[in-house]
Amino acid sequence: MSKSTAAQSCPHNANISCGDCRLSSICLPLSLDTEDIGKLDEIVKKGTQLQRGDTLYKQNGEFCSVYAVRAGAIKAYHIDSGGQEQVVGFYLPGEILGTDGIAGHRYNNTAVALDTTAVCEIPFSQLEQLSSELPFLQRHFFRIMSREITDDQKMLTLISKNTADERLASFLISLSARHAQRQLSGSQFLLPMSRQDIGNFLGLTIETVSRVFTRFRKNLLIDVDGKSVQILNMDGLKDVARIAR
Amino acid sequence: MSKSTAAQSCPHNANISCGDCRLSSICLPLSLDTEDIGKLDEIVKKGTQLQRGDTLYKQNGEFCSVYAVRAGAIKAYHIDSGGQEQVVGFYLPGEILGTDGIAGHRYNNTAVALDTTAVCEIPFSQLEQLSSELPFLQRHFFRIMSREITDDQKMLTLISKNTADERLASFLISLSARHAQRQLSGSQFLLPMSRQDIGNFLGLTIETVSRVFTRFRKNLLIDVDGKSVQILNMDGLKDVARIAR
DNA sequence: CGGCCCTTTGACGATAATCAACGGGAGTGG
DNA sequence: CCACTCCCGTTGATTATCGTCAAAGGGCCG
Repeated sequence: MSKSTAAQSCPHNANISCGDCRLSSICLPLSLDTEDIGKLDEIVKKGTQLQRGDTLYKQNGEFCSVYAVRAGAIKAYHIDSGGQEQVVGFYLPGEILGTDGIAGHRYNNTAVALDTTAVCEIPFSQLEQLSSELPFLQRHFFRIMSREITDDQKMLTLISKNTADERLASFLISLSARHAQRQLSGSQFLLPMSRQDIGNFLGLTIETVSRVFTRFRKNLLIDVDGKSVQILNMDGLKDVARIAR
Repeated sequence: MSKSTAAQSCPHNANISCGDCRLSSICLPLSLDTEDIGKLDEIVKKGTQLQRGDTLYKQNGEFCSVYAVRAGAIKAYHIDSGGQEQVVGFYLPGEILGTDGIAGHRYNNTAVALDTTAVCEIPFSQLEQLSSELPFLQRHFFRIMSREITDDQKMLTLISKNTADERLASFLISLSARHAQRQLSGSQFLLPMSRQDIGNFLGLTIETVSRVFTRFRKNLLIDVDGKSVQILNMDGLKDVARIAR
């Protein structure tokens, strides 16, 4: 894990925009008391920059902080007692990871950077204390965790009830929506993860992922070239995913 | 949903033991300030009794409370936009459900009783407020939600990486462990849910569930007769589930 | 007693896994 | 600069697990 010099200017040296690193990093509503904002910013530690492959935290490592992704992408995976690896999530800018560690005081997953990635560390003990003082923050954190629960449950449905085509279409639509939410193109983006990671996440083999990509390309739903994806027919893709247009 | 007369005596009329309905219902450590216990008990509403098939809350219904199961069993399921139903959890005495509703102010799942079931309602707004005053409670609730997250992630692994045999074996072991935790027999218990529910939960068809049960019976791992299960060879079952003995 | 629902069992088929081979790009070393 | 290797991704052939379709048994309730 390597520290970046750029991160030095964030969040307390306000000479660069640091949107995702501060309040918006945990998706808070914008209309807040400036004093409260100040309190929250105080506990958000200086950002950290990770290189591709760097580990943010390790499964069974002591749980200290949750993290907000500012830039790049993080993969979280769990290795069970049988040695099986399961990718449990990809985290993009604006998203929070690490909450799995609260229950057992140890991280339940390992988090690695898929790209050059910037994160902000939020020490949990301080977050807890501040949550007691700021009701909106407590509520907000409850929501973040609740959201993670419902997301995981959606994944459960996706994997247990849907075909390979439906899973991959849903995955692409989810990535597209998350890009669009950040004011980026929802129709053209890069996949930060490997086919292996996608397959693992979706409960498919790498070969199946590859075949489905090819099938989508032939059907003019998307254009794929390596990590680059362009969605050519979003309605068609939603039909495949069986999601209302 | 029917109110029980027995529940009237709980939790504030102390003439019956009501362990699971009070603090232990959310698995709190026992060594607490009596005043704090009092505060918490005040917000836990009178218990409710449900008959088999009664709905505790409905997907998309307004989120008001989380619930602690005192007796019986609850099934939670989600119906997605495509009409697909996914059982996302079974809740036994001592377990908390409803946290999925926090994020969107609406329940994300529907919860129905599988048996005659007693629950305690915990209004969330009051829980939030009290959590701000009682740090241990806030921490505890964070943990409950974190636990739900890691449990869901385990299910993800189970469904996406394991065979039908492994899934069902893991399921039986989990039920056994949860019974044992409540000082009940871990080797002999009743399944409160149908084969259909088990199959849906584990991402299998009812026929596959039935066949696997039969296979386990033939291999003398368990004895099944309808809803009644007896585990004859726990080590063997753990081997099948690929869980360390 | 009859009907209904849940469960079991059997036969068959389809989806995705497995096994295998190959192509291309990146990095390394001669 | 080129040859080599390694990793990642693609494609093909075959297999296996589980789903689908079908039928029948057993328990419960009216």
